[in-house]
Amino acid sequence: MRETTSQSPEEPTACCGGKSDQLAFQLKALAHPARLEIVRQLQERECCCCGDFCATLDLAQSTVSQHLELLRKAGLVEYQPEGTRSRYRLNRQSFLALAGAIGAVAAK
Amino acid sequence: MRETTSQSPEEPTACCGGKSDQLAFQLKALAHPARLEIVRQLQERECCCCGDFCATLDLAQSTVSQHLELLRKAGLVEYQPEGTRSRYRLNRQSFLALAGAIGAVAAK
DNA sequence: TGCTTTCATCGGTATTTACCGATAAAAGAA
DNA sequence: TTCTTTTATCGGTAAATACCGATGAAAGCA
Repeated sequence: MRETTSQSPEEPTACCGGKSDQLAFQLKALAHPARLEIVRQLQERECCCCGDFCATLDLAQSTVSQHLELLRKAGLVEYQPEGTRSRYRLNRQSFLALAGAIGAVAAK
Repeated sequence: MRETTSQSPEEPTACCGGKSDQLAFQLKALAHPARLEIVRQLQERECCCCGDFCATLDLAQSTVSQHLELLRKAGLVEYQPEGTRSRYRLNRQSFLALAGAIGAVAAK
């Protein structure tokens, strides 16, 4: 267990353009109230471990861990094992890029 | 059939904050390759009807119509029945707002 | 008045997702 | 070493989503 931080969907779903799928994957990773809450918490605390989210979220620890894994796979959070716990923090660049992609749609 | 354009999730899923759910709902609406493709097409063509997307997407007409309904419910596209067809166009403001919300996460 | 086009909605199936409890793995403390 | 803490992973179930074909409703045309 405990592999290092990965990015991108590991199985590209083979549908439309890979770029489109990557974007869809990131959006999907963000498109859940619990995961949004995790992100919000990371905005304020900079660095949290799984237990911190469990204290907040009213979900089983295994469920929280799975939400974190998704965010991690999407490249939206970074992950660093530290002793017996795992530290998570935002990948702000990913959020910037994502915001850029969405904002570009609005551009005339 | 053919009600007028609506916004927001009609059943708020009763989970976390309503604002969070609204955001999650919009993100989810966008988080699908076919719906991203629809949006992309609307970027270039300004105004398309259902059949235009069907020609592009290699999905059944009923499926495309359902994707459009989702985008509409999320407030990401606007909809205007016109004779026997339905005209869809981007709601650019929604995209701006969405980009803002995501970009705000990155803000230190 | 039919006939055609365009689209939305319905009913159903298959896949995916969300969630849980139980368990395993690693690290640290006693 | 054994016990505890912390987290990831597994196996399973329930709910949501994606998709299709068939059907229905409007509007326009012949």
